[in-house]
Amino acid sequence: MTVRTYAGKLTEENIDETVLLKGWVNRRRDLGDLIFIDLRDQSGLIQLVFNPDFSKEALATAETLRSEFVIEVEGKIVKRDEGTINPNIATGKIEVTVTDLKIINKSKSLPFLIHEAEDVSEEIRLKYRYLDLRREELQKTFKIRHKTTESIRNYLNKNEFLDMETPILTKSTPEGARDYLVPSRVHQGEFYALPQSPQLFKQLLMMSGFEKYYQIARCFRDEDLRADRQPEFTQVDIETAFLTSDEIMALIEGMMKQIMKDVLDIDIQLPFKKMPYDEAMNRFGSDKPDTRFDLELIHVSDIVKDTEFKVFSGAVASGGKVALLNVKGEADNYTRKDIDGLTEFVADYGAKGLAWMKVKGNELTGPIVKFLSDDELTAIKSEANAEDGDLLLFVADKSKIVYASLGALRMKLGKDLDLIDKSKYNFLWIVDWPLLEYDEDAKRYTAAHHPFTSPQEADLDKLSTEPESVRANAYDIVLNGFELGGGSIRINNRKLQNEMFEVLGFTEEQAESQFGFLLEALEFGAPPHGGVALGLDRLVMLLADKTNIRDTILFPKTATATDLLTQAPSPVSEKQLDELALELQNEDD
RNA sequence: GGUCCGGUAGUUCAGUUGGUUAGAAUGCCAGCCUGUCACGCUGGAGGUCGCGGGUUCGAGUCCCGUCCGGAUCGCCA
Repeated sequence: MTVRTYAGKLTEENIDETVLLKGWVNRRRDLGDLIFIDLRDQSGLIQLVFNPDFSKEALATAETLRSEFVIEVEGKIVKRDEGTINPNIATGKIEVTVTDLKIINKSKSLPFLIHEAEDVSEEIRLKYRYLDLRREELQKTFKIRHKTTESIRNYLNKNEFLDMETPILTKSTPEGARDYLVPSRVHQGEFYALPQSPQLFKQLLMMSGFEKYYQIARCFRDEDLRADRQPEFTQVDIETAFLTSDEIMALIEGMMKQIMKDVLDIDIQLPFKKMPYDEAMNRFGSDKPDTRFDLELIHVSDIVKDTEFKVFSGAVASGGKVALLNVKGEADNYTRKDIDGLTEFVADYGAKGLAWMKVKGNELTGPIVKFLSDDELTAIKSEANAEDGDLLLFVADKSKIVYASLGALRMKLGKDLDLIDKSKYNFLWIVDWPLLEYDEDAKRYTAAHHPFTSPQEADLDKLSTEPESVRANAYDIVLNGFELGGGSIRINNRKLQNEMFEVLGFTEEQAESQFGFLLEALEFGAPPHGGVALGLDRLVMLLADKTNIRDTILFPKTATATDLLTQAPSPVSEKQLDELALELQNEDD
């Protein structure tokens, strides 16, 4: 009895061997009394040859084969004649002359062809995800995903981390993202929540004396989706006791270096650049800047704060700012209509307009030039380093809007003008984050990161007086404009944690009922601790060169959080609802 | 919750100003074919134009609503 071999592993060294292969019919080419089949298994493809000289029975059966039939063949590996070599497949120099063919299972006509699925709508592909996953491209992606987690586990295991599991049925907390809730049958009217992250549990593990924890953890957030956001996703969750933020960042850098080597065979340079949050916002208008290209923001608030042009001076006077992008050499390539398009684009980010100037020779031109003095124009030109042929695009608004709109416009122009060097992997730490931000709707401060993030020592005295200027011991890791993850040194004493809740507007009772278990744990010898969480799906997306997180998740959900394959979510029976003491509202309630 | 794009054979798409029987490619089915590798050739079947309503003599096409998919803003500690 011959043992099974794999298509993709066969080479010219196997010539004359008798082999047993199992797999799927990738394609059939029927020439009458000569049939070629490309057999596909997990390892790759190989061409099978059927003709009456090898076996009349096998040839007859081969005539009945169709796409995606599951077959088993026995035959001999032979060298292909010169001229019949197929350079497009790895095994193109050899083929299998089949003496025995068994059909293990048949297949109906497919909703789409596996090898043409790339062009098929995602809606159809997700409904038949198991067929889509047969594609080489997706097989490749999930092998990359495997290699990534393998590399991460190897690295962390080697560094004496323990792989630990935390609960999936947890306690709901109103801070942060919306929870997925799970009704309790035993405690009717009460709910578990699926974890948004294992945050509190990993902190408790530090208080349990496990100094190095990691978990490749599933997390759940009931928020609206995006191309890079799914309601359930996987994060590489890490927590350590006694390490400083610099030590944690160094640890993660080592891990990223290892991943890049193991998965892509790329050597990256350590350490990564560290950039303060304020610098990232001022230069790139983003807290996750893509530093593969320049086109940085240029600030002209000081120059125009007293100008006649009220759009500019007014923005500065009301606490906002004026900034611009100098789009080098593109003045003639952008018509009035093109700029109108860009204006519409920035409107999505709240910008009320997009002022522009073009440099013609030595002069600034455009409809707003007449409102600005010669000195102002000269100063702008010099500040922007504007030269003949440059296009200047201005936004004047509240700081938040200037950053958001110019940051987004920068990325759009970077893509449109092909400024991005795709071969680069620019890793970057964003540090010195604000601890808090003011929520206009809720009329209170909220944690910029999460409420367990520690303030920087130097800013501690400002926590109650100027909360907004307090910096956090937090760091985000950014790769090519994508936030891969972030972390912080946590608060490890109850007094400071209490203060934090106070600043966030929690009453003592609220803090106690929601986080009492943590506050108490902080009183029993909680070590200094901190960690990081990295988005695995997003990391794989970048490693596999995908633009969409769904491509890196086996069974992803649509933009409305449904699963087209299983049709989840779905209604449940009256009996199930009764057991949970739940009643559905009528639609008109 | 908002904005934008899309939905026509199994699939990918075309479909003129609203006008006869809605087309192409590919797939599928049948026949022929011994060196194909996107095999080729001949023939055939295949449509709730997402769904509902409206305008009209007449709607794939125009209008309203709705469902589904995608992008994005808000949201995502």
